Amino acid sequence: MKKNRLLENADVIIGQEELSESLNSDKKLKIKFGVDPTRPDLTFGHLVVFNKLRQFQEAGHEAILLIGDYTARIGDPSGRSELRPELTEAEVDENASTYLEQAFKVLDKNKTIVRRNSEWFGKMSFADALALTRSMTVARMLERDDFEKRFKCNQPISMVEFMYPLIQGYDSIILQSDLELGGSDQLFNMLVGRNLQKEKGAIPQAVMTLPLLVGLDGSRKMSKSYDNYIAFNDSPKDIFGKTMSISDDVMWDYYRLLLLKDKSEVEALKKVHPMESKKQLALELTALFHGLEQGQKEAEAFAQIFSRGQDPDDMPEISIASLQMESPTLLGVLASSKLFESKGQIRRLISQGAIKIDGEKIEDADFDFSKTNKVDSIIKAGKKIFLRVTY
RNA sequence: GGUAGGGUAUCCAAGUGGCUAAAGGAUGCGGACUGUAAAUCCGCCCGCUUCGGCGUUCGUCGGUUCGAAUCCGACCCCUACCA
Repeated sequence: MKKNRLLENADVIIGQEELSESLNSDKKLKIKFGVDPTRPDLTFGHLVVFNKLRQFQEAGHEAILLIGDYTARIGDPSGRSELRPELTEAEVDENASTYLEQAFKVLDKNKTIVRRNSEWFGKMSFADALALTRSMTVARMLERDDFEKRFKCNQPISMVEFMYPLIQGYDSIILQSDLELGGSDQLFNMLVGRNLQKEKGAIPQAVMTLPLLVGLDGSRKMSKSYDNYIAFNDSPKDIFGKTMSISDDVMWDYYRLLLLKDKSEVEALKKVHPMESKKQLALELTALFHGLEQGQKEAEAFAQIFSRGQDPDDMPEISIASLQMESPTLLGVLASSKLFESKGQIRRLISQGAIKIDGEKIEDADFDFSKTNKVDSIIKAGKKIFLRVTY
């Protein structure tokens, strides 16, 4: 990995001069990236930072993946003031282990140092915690964008949220990190770490923020709470399909941040028909997690279903005989398939002309399968849902 | 502790006795147009239904009433401001 690419894609770099110097020396740097195992999935939003961590790793630096198992139960205040469900220790552990499994799809497992902040916070005394709070003032805390905004708007800010940056900063002290990576919304927290280190007489870490990836809706940041994300654990089909549904405008960010394409590569892609570029993107992203072969398979399946309007090779199947219904109606059969939320939803789809049986639009919920003389049929609901029916 | 405001569907938010399964946004879903893009237009968006209805919802419990998200009481929770 070339050194100049290590700083690529960064949003903000604090302490850049020292960082550049260190990078030019042969010094092995400790690069910290922390994630809170609050939910079971890592998203492509995380991938942006994981990629950066991997780049450093490949350049011979020491990647430290910090699992915020202790902090996960506090909840990062970044963003809105939403109540987070309190997680039990078991849930956090569970999430932590799936996180690692997912993270190693990107990072080199053998070269990654994994730490958990319960290691030190689990045995920290209250007095020590209080001592930590001494290093911070309310005024400085209120400099943080989202705190300031909430304060001005009379929105609640809880004390525990004030603790969060300190906790994260303390992690940096323990880990003796030289550089901390994070999303743009983490800038403040990471700067606190820098300050705490200074105060303790340690060399302050450099801070690098990476842009927040725009989600599938094309406007808000990719986040689990907006349900606009692609997850590390998504099926090849989902990674491909979700990627194809993003808007053209954000595609280049995906290329740059997720696939680490450089400017000239992106420029070249912009000259191609956007749909072709997007297919390429979807293919590469799918391949990243599931291998090239699987990616090509999805590309082909996609072309088959959406470009040529044909039926997919694989789809769920339901046998009418096994349902043992007196009169197997369209509604009844679809309801039995478990592919829909409720019968109401199915009725809606039917009345809105979204259901086709063997290519023929059916708008009668009572359509009776026993009155046809076919051996099997394919039901298509909307654009994406297919169901093979055997009699 | 005092004062004021508040808790409505996935989210934001109107509604202050019947016409309210509850305005309006947003998200989402379906259809048209396309490139499963964006933009735009149209429709849907608590559950069940023999499509006549039925059942459950407006912080919780109880009450008033023919009838309550709307009134009363108690309780729980949230927020700000002043101590």
